[in-house]
Amino acid sequence: MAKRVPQFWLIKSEPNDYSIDDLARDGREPWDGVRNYSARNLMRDKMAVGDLVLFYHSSTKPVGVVGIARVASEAYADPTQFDTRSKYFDPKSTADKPRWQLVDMEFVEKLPRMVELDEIKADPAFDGMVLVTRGRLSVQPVERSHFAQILRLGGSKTKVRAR
DNA sequence: GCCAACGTTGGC
DNA sequence: GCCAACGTTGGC
Repeated sequence: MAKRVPQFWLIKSEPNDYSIDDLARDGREPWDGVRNYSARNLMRDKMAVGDLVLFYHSSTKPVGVVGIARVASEAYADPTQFDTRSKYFDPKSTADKPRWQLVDMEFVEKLPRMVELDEIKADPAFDGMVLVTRGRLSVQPVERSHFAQILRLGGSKTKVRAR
């Protein structure tokens, strides 16, 4: 089998809901509640264990990248879609044909310094980044160079694997 | 398969 | 709280 090139991602979370500190405490967390087909497809088809992920805080002040996570599992059915008491319950989803998939995320690092959206927008190094152009996706791909630049600005100690 | 209506996201 | 952008739904 051909060796896969590592890929890079960004996930959003409202810190009131689930923050980087929550992930630091939990260590590992099923990334449930994603109810957007393109986001699901990325998790199901494109992510692989070991891929690095930027952790972004949305709907807060200020917004921006606050940490690094790592994909820690293959995709599997999101259990919240079957839970009638969950706000993520989906009546159209069945055990045979689950509609929503997720992966587990594992804590890697909280950035020494948050990288704010303002900075990202202002820096030409980030031209073309999905976060800037089609910002609403809650799971999105990140180019290697953009990922590396975030790590630099955030003072990260995380090492990006060589190709 | 089009597209209008509607719902959600998320920055400001 | 506003509203623009965008995704989803459903009638035709």
